[in-house]
Formats: sequence, C-alpha cells, structure tokens
Amino acid sequence: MPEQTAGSRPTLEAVAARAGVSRATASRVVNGGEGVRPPLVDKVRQAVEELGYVPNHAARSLVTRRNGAVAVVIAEPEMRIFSDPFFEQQVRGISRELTAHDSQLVLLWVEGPGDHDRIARYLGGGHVDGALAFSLHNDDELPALIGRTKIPMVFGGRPAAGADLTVPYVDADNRGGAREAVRHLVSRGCRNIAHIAGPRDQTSAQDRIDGYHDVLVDADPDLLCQGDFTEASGARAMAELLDRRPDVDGVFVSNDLMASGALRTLRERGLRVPEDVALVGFDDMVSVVGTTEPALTTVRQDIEGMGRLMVRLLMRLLNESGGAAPASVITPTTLVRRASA
Amino acid sequence: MPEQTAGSRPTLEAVAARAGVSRATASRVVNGGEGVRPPLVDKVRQAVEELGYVPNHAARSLVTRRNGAVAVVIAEPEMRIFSDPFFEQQVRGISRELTAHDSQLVLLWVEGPGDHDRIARYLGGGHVDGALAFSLHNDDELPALIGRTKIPMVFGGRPAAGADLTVPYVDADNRGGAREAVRHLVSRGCRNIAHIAGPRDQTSAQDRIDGYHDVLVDADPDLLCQGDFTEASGARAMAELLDRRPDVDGVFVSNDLMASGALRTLRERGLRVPEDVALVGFDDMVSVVGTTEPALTTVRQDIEGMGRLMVRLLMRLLNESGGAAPASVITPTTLVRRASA
DNA sequence: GGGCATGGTGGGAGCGCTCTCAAACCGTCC
DNA sequence: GGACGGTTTGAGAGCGCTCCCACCATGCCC
Repeated sequence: MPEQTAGSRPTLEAVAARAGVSRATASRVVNGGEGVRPPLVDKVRQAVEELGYVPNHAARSLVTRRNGAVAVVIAEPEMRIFSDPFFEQQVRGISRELTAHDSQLVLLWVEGPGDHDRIARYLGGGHVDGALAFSLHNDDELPALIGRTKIPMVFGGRPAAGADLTVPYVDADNRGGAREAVRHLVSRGCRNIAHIAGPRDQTSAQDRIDGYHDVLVDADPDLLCQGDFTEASGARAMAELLDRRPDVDGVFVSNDLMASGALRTLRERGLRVPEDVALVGFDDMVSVVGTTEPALTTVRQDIEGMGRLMVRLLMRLLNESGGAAPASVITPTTLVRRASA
Repeated sequence: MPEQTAGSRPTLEAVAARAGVSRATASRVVNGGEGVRPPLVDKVRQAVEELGYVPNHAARSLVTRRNGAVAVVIAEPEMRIFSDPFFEQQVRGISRELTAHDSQLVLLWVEGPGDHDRIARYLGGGHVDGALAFSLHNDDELPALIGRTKIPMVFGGRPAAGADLTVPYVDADNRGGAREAVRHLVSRGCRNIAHIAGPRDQTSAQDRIDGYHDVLVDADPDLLCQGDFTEASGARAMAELLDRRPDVDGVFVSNDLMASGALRTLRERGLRVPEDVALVGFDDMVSVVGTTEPALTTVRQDIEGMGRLMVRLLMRLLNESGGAAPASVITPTTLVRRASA
C-alpha cells in the first residue's frame, strides 16, 4: 500500500483560523454554507482559496459513514463487452452521473468464480456505498453474489427470473421497441416478417422475441432465426432465413450489428433493401448505423441515459435507506426511420 | 453523496474486547501479527472471524495518510480504445496487480479539455495515492496536466518528446521488435521489404518505423506507407503499396489489425502469402492472429504484463517517496513465427 | 539476588472532520 | 426595559484506527 501523497495539506482548522471563525463554521461553509451569515461565508471561502484547502476525504468518511464511491462490478467474461459500444456508453453514463454526485467509480473486475470471495469481501467491507452490476446472462451468479452482501445495488438490464427481485434495475423497453419495429414493418406492407434473435439466455434478446410475437401472434416458426449478436451470425441467419422462406419481405433484427450482417447477405443475394426486403435493427449504434448502405432503420435506446439512471436509482436507494426499494425503470425506445425500412 | 452502507459493523475495539487484549494488540494482529505472541494472535484471529470484523478503511486512511486507491486516467477520445483489445488487456493487468497490492482502481474519465480542472482537483485532492495514464498522442495535454498535480504517476507508453521526462513509463520495445520483424523478412530472402506504419503522432508507431529503418537504412521511401491502425487502412495501404511497387515481397505491418487488412488485399489481388509476399504483424492479438489465413507471423508484446508493470513501478514510486524516480521499463518483444512469414 | 537488556503489551494521543448542544446574539413585543 | 423566540456561532465529543511510548514480565549476567 502506498504512502503519503503530498506534503501536509491545510486542514479545516487552518482555514478556520485564517478566517477568524470556528472549525464548525468553516465546516458549514465548506459544505454549502447553510445558516452562516454572508460576510463569514465570504471570509471562509477566501481562506479556502488562499490556502488551497481540499477536504480530507477519509476524515469525512469516518464520521459520515459514507465514502463517496460506487463499485461497478464487471465480470471477466463480460469484459469483452467493453468492445461492445453498448457497454462503453453505459459506463460513460455511469461515470458522468457519478461525477455529478461527487462520487467516484471503483472498477471491480471479477476474474471468475474463484474470485467471488474477494469481491464479496470487498463489497461487504464498506469500501463503497453501493454497487452497480450488469445482469447479462441467465446463468450468471454474480447478481446473487452481490445480493448476499446486502450492499445497496442496482442492475443494468433486467435480471433473469430467479434473481433477487427486490433489486431494482434499469432496462430499455425491449419488448415495446420490438413491437414498434414489427408494427412498422407491417404498416409498410410486409407480409412475411422474420426475426433474427439474439441469445436467448439474455433477457433483452428474449424480450425482443416476445415483442415480435406480441404483434405476430401466429408467426411461422421458420421465420424466427437465432443469432448471437455478432455481425457474422446476422449474415448467417439471414442466409438461413432466405433458404427456408425465400418470400420474406421484412426482418426485424435484434441488434444493429446483426442487421449489418443481414444486409451484407441480402446484398450478396442481389436483393434490394427495402424494396425486396425491409430491415429494422435495434440499438441505434452510431458506428453501425452510420455506415450501412442503405442507412439502417432501427430502434433507439438511450444507453448512456440508462447508465445515468442506474446511478440515480442507486443514490435514491442510499438516501432513503430506511424506505422501500425504488421501483425499477424501463426506459422508452423510439423507432428511428431511415432508409432500410 | 450516499449514506451508511450497513448496520454498525464491529470495530477493532470489539475484537480486542472479545479476544481479551488491547486495541493496540488487536491492530497488530490485523496488520500481520508481527511481534505478538502466537497464542494471542490466535485469539484475536478467532475474534475477528467470529465478529466478521473488517477494518474501516476511512479510519485507517486518516491516520496512515494512504488511501489504497490508484486512479486510472482515461481520456475521452481514448475511451474508444476500450474497443481496442490492447487497452482492455492493459487495464486487466493493472486491475490484477492492483488487487495484489490491496489497492483499488478508480476510473477517471476525462471528458475533454473542459474537464481538466475537475481531474486536476481530484488528483490533487489526495483521494488517490497515485495515477496511471496513457500517453497515446503527441498532442495530448493530459500527461502535462497530471504532471502539474505533482501526484506520483506512471505512464503507459513512452510519452512524446517534450513531456515530463521525470515521469517513468512502461513501454514495449517497439523499435527492437520492429528490427527483429524486418530482419526475419530479410533472412527469409525478401528483397523489397515495405512497412505499413501507424499514426506518426504515436510514439509506438514512430518507434516501429525507426526500427524498420534501423535494418533497412536506405529503404525506398515508396516502400513506406501510412495507415492508422485500422483493418481498412491496412487494406488500403497494401493496395497502394502494390500499385507503387509491384515487386514488394515482404511487408512489416505496424499492427495485426492492419496486417489482416493487408492480407485481404493480397488475397484479392491473387497473391500468395508468404510465397509471393511475406507478412509480419505486431501485437500478437489473439482475436486477429487466430483468424487470419494464413496464420499471422507477428511480434508479440506482453500487454497485460505491461499493465502490471505500471502498477509495480507506481508502488515503488510511492514507497520510496524520498528517493529518485525509478527508471522506466522497456519490456521485450518476441517474434512469433507462424505461416505468413 | 539485584541490575539490566529484551521483547511483548496496553494506554493514550491524535489523524481531520462532522454534528450535537449550549451559549451568544439579535430583534421584537408587551 | 425586560422577557422571549429565533438565528448564528463555537466548544467539544467522538468516528475507528495507528503508533508512540511507557510499562511489565521475562531471562540473563555479574
């Protein structure tokens, strides 16, 4: 463990002395200045300025019993997901909102089941005020693990059934977005609308499938094709689909990456988009959406906003510690119409 | 800012009472047990166990003046680099080593120049013991910014000339690795060896160019082609190269991603690798190297190890606060021979 | 057998801050 | 003019921990 970081920094005591007030008053000013008369506020502020005073975090934590830090728990297998712009955006939102709340982001990297003990100890050890985690796979033990530490937490993404339901989460309206996408294809006049789905062990993918079925109750099972959210799987799925049902004229694809793969297959097969086959994606990921030809119609979700929301929910959880757990939030999605459908 | 994280946790006082010793002795045991007789050590350990005691970090920080946290500063434009497996691996290494040192990773996300103030204040505010930053572009102001805060820090990657030279860094032996790659092409009998370079404002790319020139002192300038580390730029550069000098028979590419692009172009032009053109990449990135056809010969650098090294260097810096700054470390690279050269 | 190192232990101060509580102050009203 | 209510202010008590230092057993030597 490291050592002292700098020469002795000025204490509140010093500020108070310089401003000619008591430590208590100085403290009040530093923490907002409520109930202190303006002239004194100014004096203290000036002293702070002159001395370059910065509050000692540890001392403050010690008495307030809060430490102004939130853990973002990332499981090793999901780390690859940093390559996923989705995750990046979410972390960005979290980071921004945390900054706004004067809290810091402590990255907790879970190396695998063998690492669970360490994580639980850390989380339970009162180093952070709360935790943010992502529930990506149904078989993920992480949520349960964190749940056991009894630390306030919020999930990103709806946890699979079976997970602790008292833990609030933030998720996009995957099902509603899917419905809107499919309805859009219907309204365009598409008759045989297929769905290229994401991995079924992810609730988001499953919800999108459900949304598809909400609109197309009796859809031919042949029109449902499985992908794994990668571009290649989208291309493959599209080919499969075309082989099974050459008459498909509309496809709702579970994410943009797969949609771009599907687009590639369609192009290779000489099919026009949207004339022969209309395509709707999901995510509205700039890196994909901006580059496809034709531009991709897709369902947008505010990923960064979801990240921010996770933090807000956690903060609420922390501040109303006694009260009931805040409700989860489902953020709306919007259909962004471009050229592909 | 958040609130108390759990019900009152046991204090050292409680542990001491239960073990029938003084708080001082309990503290000694918790911190290693030096100079405490075995029977007492056992008693205290047992009390810790039974009570589920976890030291209060804030209280400890308050007196030790260390806070067991290290900032990893990531500039917004570089964040995209999380999609770069390079960065991911480096952060992984950092995370692991930090864990080994009982320190936590505080992620500091710099949103742009407007954010510099906040970062400087945070870094200077004694919240973390030190900082780790990446110096990726010559024009990056971040290193200078952190430097001004006088906080102990270590760079990942050699900073551009002009940066604070007293700050130690960890970098791969880019120049040496490049030399080895080019020499390998020479020994294979290649006569016209080209280089597809990375962005010149990155020292790593420049160093690789220099290594190329070390071996091929009088290389035809036409044999040097500029890329930007993306797959597409590699493909484009290879095409350009082929147009300018159809007689190239060997290419050293500044990273694997560009090499895979170059490979694509070569395939499209009907050229055999390595028979017609031999190819050597840089990085040994699994995701690329494993998928190319033929398998890519490349220069490996131990990226995760570099991350760990950054942490070790920082720890040394922190522990020998008085002494001279530790020297920077250049980690060796190794040529991994596969099929492409 | 008393003096003296030696290593083990406990007492207690204090890290820098917040927060309670009582004192001091002000203006107002009877 | 004094009592009273309300607002500011300051004194002081900790928060939980580490670490200095005095203390106390030992064991050893002369």
